[in-house]
Amino acid sequence: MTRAPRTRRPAGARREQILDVAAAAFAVGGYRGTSLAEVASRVGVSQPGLLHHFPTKDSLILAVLRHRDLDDDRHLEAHFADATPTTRDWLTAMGRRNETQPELVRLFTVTAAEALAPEHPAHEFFLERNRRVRASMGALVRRDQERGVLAADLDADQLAIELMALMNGLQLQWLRDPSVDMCGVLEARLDRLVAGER
Amino acid sequence: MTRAPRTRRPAGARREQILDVAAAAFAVGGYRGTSLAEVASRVGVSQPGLLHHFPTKDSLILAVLRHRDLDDDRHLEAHFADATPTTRDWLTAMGRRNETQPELVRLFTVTAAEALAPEHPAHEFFLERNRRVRASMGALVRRDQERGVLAADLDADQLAIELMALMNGLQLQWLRDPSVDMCGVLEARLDRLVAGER
DNA sequence: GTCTATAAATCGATAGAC
DNA sequence: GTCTATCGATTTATAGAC
Repeated sequence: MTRAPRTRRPAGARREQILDVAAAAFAVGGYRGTSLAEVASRVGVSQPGLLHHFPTKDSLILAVLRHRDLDDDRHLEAHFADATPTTRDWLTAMGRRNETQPELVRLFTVTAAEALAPEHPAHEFFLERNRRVRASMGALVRRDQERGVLAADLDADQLAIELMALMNGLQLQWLRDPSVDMCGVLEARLDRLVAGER
Repeated sequence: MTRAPRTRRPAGARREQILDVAAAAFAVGGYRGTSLAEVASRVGVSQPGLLHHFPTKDSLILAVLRHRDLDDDRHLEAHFADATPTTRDWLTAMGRRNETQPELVRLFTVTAAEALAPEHPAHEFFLERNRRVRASMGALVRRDQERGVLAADLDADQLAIELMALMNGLQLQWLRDPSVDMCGVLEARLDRLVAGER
């Protein structure tokens, strides 16, 4: 029962590989439209072989979502290091990064809509994620207001919801039609918002 | 071969009933998460009995989407009769109407994301619908600009994309959390847009 | 850690009687 | 127009050998 503090292994390359392959598959078919056999085949293992690393399909998609979410958070926070970016800079950076990885955007767009169903394995995940993103976006707006970057008479919570909606809606249109200038529309809105024009 | 011009029948109450029940089911589970057996059971008919009215599952969901889409178009156009509403009035009316029928909003939100997959039966439907809505929204904006309701220096096509994105994104958040004031956020944005404030 | 074999359930669709 | 019966394919998950 006594255990020496083991060095935490990188959980094995297999596990990482499965998460990558599964992310690509779920991004297209969502949870319901993706079979374990399909993921296993692309990984190069049998379907029970896949279930050795993730005991159920539910655990697999949750691991994929959490992994990608953490990865993205880390990237954006590293991008700004210790700086305190404005709402505009934060969202601009997020948009530019998203434009380079349509697969990630698609994973979250497809799965988030699917997960509106209460019995969906990622239903609670998206509820919690939504609350978290909304809160941090509201905090960004309020900080801008205190610094005089954004007008003080704006409702910070309403604006946070509006900007999240804009991001998500632009992503959907961009995924459907890649000729949509996602970043252009986003930045045009942000510029006018900061300028207090319209 | 000669046919007297037959009076177009209402296609039977059964058909309408099936479309209603199927819309409710697809709104929750999308195409992939809804079985014909489930729809048939709620209609009160056997699964082959259901397939008598719609020969395939694909034909059923397409019929549901087209039916609801036409219905909604007709309602909105009737609401404004022969008037030429502004972009703001049009979107406000759309938002208010949507707020009264979450099931319809959910049907299109869930199915649209699912249909990003090229092999989805409604993939082309949403491609075409997206083009159509974007074009008519752009036309609304341009008309407002000609009438001096909206600033002439705005890019009409960009603004059309932004407003569509805002609508879709707000719907997603509102479906996930009904406490989100979808119409409040939308109308706040529209008011400031028309006022040319920010 | 990975496999084969298989259980157990569900799915869309068809055949054919009434 | 609706049914029963059924086909054939697919799905998640388990048992158990190696």
